[in-house]
Amino acid sequence: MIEIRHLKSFKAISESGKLALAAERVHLTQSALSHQIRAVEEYYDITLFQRTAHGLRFTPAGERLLKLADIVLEATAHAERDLERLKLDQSGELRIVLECHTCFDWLTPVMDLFRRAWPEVELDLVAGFHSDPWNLIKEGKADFVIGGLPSASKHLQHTPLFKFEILAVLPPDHPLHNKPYLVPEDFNHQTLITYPVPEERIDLVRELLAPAHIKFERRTAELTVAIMQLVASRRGLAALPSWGLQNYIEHEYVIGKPITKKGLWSELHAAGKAEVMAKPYAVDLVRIIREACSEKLDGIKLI
Amino acid sequence: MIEIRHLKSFKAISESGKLALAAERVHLTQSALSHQIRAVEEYYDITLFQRTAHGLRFTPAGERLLKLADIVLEATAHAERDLERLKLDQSGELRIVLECHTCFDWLTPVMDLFRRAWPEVELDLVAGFHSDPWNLIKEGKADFVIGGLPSASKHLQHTPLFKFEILAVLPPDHPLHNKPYLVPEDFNHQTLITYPVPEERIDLVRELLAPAHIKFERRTAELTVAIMQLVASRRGLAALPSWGLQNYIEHEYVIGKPITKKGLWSELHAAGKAEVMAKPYAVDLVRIIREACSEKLDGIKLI
DNA sequence: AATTAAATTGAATTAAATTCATATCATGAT
DNA sequence: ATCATGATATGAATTTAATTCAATTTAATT
Repeated sequence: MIEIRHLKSFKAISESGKLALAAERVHLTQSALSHQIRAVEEYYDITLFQRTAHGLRFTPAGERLLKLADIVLEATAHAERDLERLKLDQSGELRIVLECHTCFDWLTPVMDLFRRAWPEVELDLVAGFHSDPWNLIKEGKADFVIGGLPSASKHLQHTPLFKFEILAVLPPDHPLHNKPYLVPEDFNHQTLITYPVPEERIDLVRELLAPAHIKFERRTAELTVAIMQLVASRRGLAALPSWGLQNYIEHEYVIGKPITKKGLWSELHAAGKAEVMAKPYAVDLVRIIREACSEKLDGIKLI
Repeated sequence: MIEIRHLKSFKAISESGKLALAAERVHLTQSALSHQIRAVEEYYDITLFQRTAHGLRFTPAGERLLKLADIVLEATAHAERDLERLKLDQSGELRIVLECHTCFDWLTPVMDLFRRAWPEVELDLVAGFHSDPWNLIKEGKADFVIGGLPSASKHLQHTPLFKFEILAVLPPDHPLHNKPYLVPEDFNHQTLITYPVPEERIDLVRELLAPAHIKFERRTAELTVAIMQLVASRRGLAALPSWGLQNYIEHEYVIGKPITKKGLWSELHAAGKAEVMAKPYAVDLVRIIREACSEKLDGIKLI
């Protein structure tokens, strides 16, 4: 079969007219080229060159393959340039910050999937708790925030991930365990157990308790399992995304109740600088998160 | 370097999604394909496929090469079809007839040149003398006539070759040897030595002697060298194309004189059926005749 | 936990391309 | 005519590359 290497040889022959010169240009010996073109002639059983005393002249068939060479070599060079560009897109760094502590639950398997698809992208989790995770991007310490809708003043590009319901978490024998849903007043003078974040970042407080001027105590814990222990031992109530509770509810360690009749819903978004969010691997990370979460987490809605 | 064979493999992979299936389609083992695509990935240092449990998925870079494959394979297939067509044009048969006996002088080297350029074309000379050579084409016994302008009634396509001068041939000591040129009356009651063809095909007779009602004897000989011998031994005069005489004149065996003040000129044409004359090798034969003759024959003019 | 259906790997093999040394061929000069 | 020159062709030896073979690995499914 004809190969690109032959086409390159043809081009070189046409440009130099002589086998020996052409051979140099394609880093072969004159003999190699002679063998090579002869092999093509034999393959197609057609004369491609007229051998003269001054070098080679293309026959019409040779000219035809030369035309093919022009097309193919041009297309190949173009593809190779594109490949170089794609190589840049294929590698990079993505330092992820989570606004939402519970998200660790699903992020680990998602990161595994991502790493398999994008082995050249270095994926890191920025450790620790930050009062304003989006600011880490401005400071150059992170690239990709998973959390609520960032305020417009951050000038970050964001993509919605999904909606999820926040359930109140009560010990199974709590006095309110028969109510179909809780209302803000049910939290009056209760202890609220939360992750250690500012009050305004807790949806329940911001959306319901603060507007209704409900008074409550706060106690914090860093890990979901610690919060569960505190709730189960009746030290207070919590409000967590439904998916984070499932395991505990199934084992009747705690119970979950909707908050307000229509439930308390929150949204998760991915945010980052526009140029980062445009990277194909960032776009793909968003896709992977949405796909994996909608499959594995109960009770969420893609947005 | 990437080669067409790789592009074919990519195409097969994209169409079957699985290495093992694709391997069959390109007549390789699954392992060979695995090695092959890996080599391309390493050459460009970029991941082309995402390996999943169900087969291979193209990465954007892989997709790009797939697009290249479409272009290249399409162009290659097209070129190969054209090559098949050209192969038909490249081979054929050309049975040549000469109206003009002297033309043998230059035809042999021309045929050598032609055979080198068109090895697939079978070149034959139709032997014998024919009163109407163009008719041989109609009868399917010849393809290509070299001679004067064929009459329009033959419905043949013709291409002009060149003009040449017909010189009178005299023995060196002939009484007329001092005249700068001969006139028709000089042939009165002389013996004219010619090839064995009808009178109306002899330019001198048709153009000059018959119109002037000159009386002359005729004697024929088949070979140019025989005519020369007869002239040299004073058995008569001849009239031949200048190029045919050169050797004899140089050796002072005979002398050549223009006929009439402006000379007697004749033309040579190639004629054949339109479809034969259109064949690339027929076109090229015309070119070779014109080039070779204008270089080697003195005193002719291309037309 | 075992099975299956894929791809990968590395060594061995086979095939193909390339080189080396030399031959051939056509042309132009002596 | 013969010789030198500048070109391509040829064939055997070599080198390089592609392919196979025989395990391995991997991940999903039963």
